[in-house]
Amino acid sequence: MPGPVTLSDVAREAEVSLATASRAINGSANRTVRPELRERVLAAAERLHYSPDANAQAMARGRTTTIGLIVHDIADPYFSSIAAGVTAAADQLGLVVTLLTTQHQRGREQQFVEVLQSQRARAILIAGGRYDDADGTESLSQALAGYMASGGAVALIGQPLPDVSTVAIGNTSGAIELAQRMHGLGYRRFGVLAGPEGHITARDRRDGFVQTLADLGAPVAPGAIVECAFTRDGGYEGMRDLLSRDLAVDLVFAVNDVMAVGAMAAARDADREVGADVAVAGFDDIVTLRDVNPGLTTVRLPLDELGAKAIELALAGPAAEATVVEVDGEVVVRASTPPRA
Amino acid sequence: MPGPVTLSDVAREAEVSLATASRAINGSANRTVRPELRERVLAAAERLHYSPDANAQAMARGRTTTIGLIVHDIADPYFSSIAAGVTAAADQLGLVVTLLTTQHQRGREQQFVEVLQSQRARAILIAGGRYDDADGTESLSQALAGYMASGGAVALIGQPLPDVSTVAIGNTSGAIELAQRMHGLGYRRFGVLAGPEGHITARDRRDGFVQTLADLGAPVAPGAIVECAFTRDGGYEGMRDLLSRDLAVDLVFAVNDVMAVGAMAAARDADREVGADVAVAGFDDIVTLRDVNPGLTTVRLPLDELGAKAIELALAGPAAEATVVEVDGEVVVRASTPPRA
DNA sequence: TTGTACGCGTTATCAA
DNA sequence: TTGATAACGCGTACAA
Repeated sequence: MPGPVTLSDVAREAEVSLATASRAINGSANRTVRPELRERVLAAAERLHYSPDANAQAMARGRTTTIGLIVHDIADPYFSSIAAGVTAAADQLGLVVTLLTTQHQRGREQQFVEVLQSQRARAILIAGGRYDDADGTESLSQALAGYMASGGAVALIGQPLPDVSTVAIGNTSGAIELAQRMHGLGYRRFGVLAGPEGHITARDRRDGFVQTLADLGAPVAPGAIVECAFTRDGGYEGMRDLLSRDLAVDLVFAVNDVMAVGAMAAARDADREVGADVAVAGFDDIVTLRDVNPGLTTVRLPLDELGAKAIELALAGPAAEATVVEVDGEVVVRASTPPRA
Repeated sequence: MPGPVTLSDVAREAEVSLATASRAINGSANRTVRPELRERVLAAAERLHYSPDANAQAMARGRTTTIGLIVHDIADPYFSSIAAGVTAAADQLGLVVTLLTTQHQRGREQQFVEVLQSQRARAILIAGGRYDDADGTESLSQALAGYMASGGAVALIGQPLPDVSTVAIGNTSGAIELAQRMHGLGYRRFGVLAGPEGHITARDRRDGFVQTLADLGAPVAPGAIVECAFTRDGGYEGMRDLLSRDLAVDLVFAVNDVMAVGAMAAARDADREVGADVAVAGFDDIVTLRDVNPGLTTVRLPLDELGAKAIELALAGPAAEATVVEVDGEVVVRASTPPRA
């Protein structure tokens, strides 16, 4: 091992003091280093292949250049789209993203907050629906409070939490608009693949949809609301279950796109043609799924923008406390929900 | 600001020395701390909400707990699947992943290697096809060499590089097998959406496919190989272009699934039914795309396993030098390529 | 403008 | 088993 070359080595090589070397290389507040010396230092650093130790810098400066991102599953296109926005925005700010995935295990968010606090991350971003779980929510809240008390910034993406800045997603409003549009297309007998019990995002979407239809005089039959996992397989099984109930539904709303695609597969496997025999709508407008056939009607969310917004919100400064910005979706009608004769 | 609480604070609170506090909390090599004191320290830490400073630990210990992952675009399901595997494996090892995305800008990999070297990351994982660009490859190689010389571990996922451990993907073998299977199904007039010029992965897949067909006596017409971007839109435009040439191709091979889906969309827009009028095959078997209709014939790659394999390879120790493991795909035939009468 | 010296929070070495 | 104390690599008052 050639051993790591330190700033002292560079200083010695350039025949200047450690302080001068430091100033020349990072251009500190006092940007006063004679060009000549500056050149000499930079040349020496280059010659020695000097690589500043970010950990030492962090310690000396008292702050890191890291921002933490916590998601459930990075393979889920919903989260990976958000992550893309986050990394892009972070990159532009000269920040680096550490990615933590809970893999849907409860309690991991809290644990990861502690990890990131140890890392002294500048900010923590948490994306992804939480469950209606008083204990879990409380301990997460406390962990975040501790982190914020120690000077950390936080922004949530999706579900809000008291006293924490949030880029909130208009789940309810999107579901309402979707219900109105589908009703307007002539559908009357609705089914809902509602996601798991207690999942807040799923519940908001389902409730907005169901309530609106009730108001419009086309209430969803109780038996036509089926709980299922928030995943492709959940959608598949939920749809199979729903179809087996023989309720003659003409449109099925899956509370996210991935579930909707699973539902479409289940419909095909049951020899029902999506669009003609049964319409299907989703939520999110996942880019990768825009080419499914028939095209999936859904509520478009600007997922890639959420990341940038969240970073902005978090880094807005401790002055701005607990801002909540709501981002609303937009209904996109495609071939999976043709106008009903 | 309540100010950060340090280990010294904990030591004082517990009325022990700094050293003892350190040992009690992290259980150092000399695991010798009287249980009684140990308890006292842990209690004090809890009481004060002590959070160890990972940067300080890194500096003192001389190593971090970070592993770096460089990809082109985390929103691309190919990369997000790999990333999921990496984070899962890292998590199990108590490591944390910092994610860097090049956004397809050349030269960024090299820059990110330097960033991660500054971070003193334990290991660097680079996924994603490189271009046949001597300069870029050389500077990346050098950056990696420097990092490795300073004690860092590296593993590539996909394209190999001299003197670097790699989880290589069997692009050629997969393409060969695919060509054989498609020929076996009765197809004879092939088209290829070949990806961009100079893209090594794309080239390997194309060459394996084209060469095999030539050997089988069903050579691909030169005009039926169209270059295009390695993306959904690339596949769409390439397919549109190809169909406009009126070559009566009966099967189109897109060098990845995302492109294949774009190609399917283009076929539909041109009123060609995928499967009946023109068959389509892809590569990767992206999970999110398994439900496209008709089902896409492709070469399945165990993307989520690659991450774990790469970490394992990288951390295998400096002893094992530049190991290359090849992971092969498996042809999965679906409805997009029905047997040809 | 440059250099000296101290502090950042931990770990590890060496005595006690 | 425990406690001083010297690193770790860097930034930055403060002094020159």
